[in-house]
Amino acid sequence: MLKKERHDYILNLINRDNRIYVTSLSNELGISDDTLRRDLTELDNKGLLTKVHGGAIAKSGISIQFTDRINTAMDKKQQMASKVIPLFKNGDVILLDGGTSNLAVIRQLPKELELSIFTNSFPIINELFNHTNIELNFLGGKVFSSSQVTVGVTVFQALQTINPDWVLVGISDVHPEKGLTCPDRDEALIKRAMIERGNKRLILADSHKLNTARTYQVASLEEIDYIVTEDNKIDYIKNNWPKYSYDVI
Amino acid sequence: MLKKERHDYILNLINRDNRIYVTSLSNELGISDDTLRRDLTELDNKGLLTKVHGGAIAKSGISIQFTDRINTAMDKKQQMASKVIPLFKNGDVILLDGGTSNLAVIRQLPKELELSIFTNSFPIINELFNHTNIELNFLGGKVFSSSQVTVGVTVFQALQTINPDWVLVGISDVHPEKGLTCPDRDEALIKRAMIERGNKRLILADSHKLNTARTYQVASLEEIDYIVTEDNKIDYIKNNWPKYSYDVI
DNA sequence: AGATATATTGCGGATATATGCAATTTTAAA
DNA sequence: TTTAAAATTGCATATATCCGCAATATATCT
Repeated sequence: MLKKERHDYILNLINRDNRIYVTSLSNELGISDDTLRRDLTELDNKGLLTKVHGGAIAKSGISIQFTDRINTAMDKKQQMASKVIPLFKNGDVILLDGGTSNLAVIRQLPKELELSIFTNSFPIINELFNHTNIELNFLGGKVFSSSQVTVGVTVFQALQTINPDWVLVGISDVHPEKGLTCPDRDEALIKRAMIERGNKRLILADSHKLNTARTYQVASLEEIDYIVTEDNKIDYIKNNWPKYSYDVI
Repeated sequence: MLKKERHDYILNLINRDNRIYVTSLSNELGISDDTLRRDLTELDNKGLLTKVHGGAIAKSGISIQFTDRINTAMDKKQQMASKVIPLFKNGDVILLDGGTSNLAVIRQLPKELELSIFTNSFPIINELFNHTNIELNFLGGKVFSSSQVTVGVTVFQALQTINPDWVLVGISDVHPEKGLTCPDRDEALIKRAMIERGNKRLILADSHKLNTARTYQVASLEEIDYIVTEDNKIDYIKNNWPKYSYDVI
């Protein structure tokens, strides 16, 4: 049985029963407890279940659609996210906006990492409620329901009071000349304000939209320190946009 | 049964009945009293319930995410909520704090009612994401994970800028002399600040805790315009606390 | 193909956690 | 104040987890 098959099997069980026990399941599958525990640790880190003493239980709140898990886009986002995690050290202050890429990063944060996180995204807060080592701060403002974030002047003002070590901004449209753009004005303004506050600025780029541009500019490429992409697109960026000083990781 | 499952089960019961008894529940679960007591101690330390002699009771201000079951306690909260709804008119600005009572009000808001809502409660925002006629504003600040609200100076500042027509505050402990009290200092300060901002002040009182008091005072009864209770307690309040100027509805 | 990295797995021992029992202390209600 | 129920404490035991290591399997490269 392949590891991947096992993972699917485990997730199916979790989906059906809301829990699994290490000892009984390892027997059923004919593998050692250790292997199963390692599986559970992995799936926990991906945010697909919650590992507890004796087994694992379904994650509270969100019911995971089986199809979403196989979703390769999310797998790629998780790859991206895993490149970012090692950058963070205990005590770092991190500012994040909304978007699934940032959510993927949050889901992979080790439980023991001590961070201070500022965000205007409700899903991100939701994901962090039971990380005890993280000090959470929410940037209040007008609620933009469709994106599940806050926007507007209040967020702007709140941003002026913080100086994060890291800013993570998810951007779908990246273009060599036009830089980072997005289709909504309010969103662009907030993203820009965030980037201006950060010590190190990190862009999570959906690679399938490299070389595209939208109406509102968030920032130029010069203002960015790191651009994170999926593996296969790194060379592409390096070869074609060699004139800027950012690192591609 | 996993420990975590037990904890979830306990929290569900607390959410439904507002109390549990050690002896009967340990029997029901087939575990020793000791184990259950240890569970309760843990959950108390996490701030999810209040351990008392003989069992545990629900903590004020907590909105627990186990919304799956309809139950008697919630039925009563819904009764309370339905008394509040008729007060609101199109265009009203409403300020709400966290807690299951307020959540019950929010759930009953007619979709066509046009309101502007300010809150520091994540569950309330979550409930309102797809009410198109409501303008939503979130009061940012330090996230208090166990209650799923924001607290602290930032919330305080944000409150200073608004003048709501209505303030709805959930309070579990109401006492004729000591007024409205709650067990957490930050929470008390925020509730107080909210009450000070409102034009009309409305208290949703969990009636089973009438005549009790906690450490931190939120407000005196004179400062309140309406107290909402469950049916059977109205007469009690009217007869026993006749010297104040609030309406009991 | 063959050689070399990388990943996965199971095992043993050290450590940590969960649980029930018994003895003692505390609590609250008559 | 008295008394029975409830809570706490220390302890023993069973179970679960973690860690390093070696064996095996799988992937990658020349």
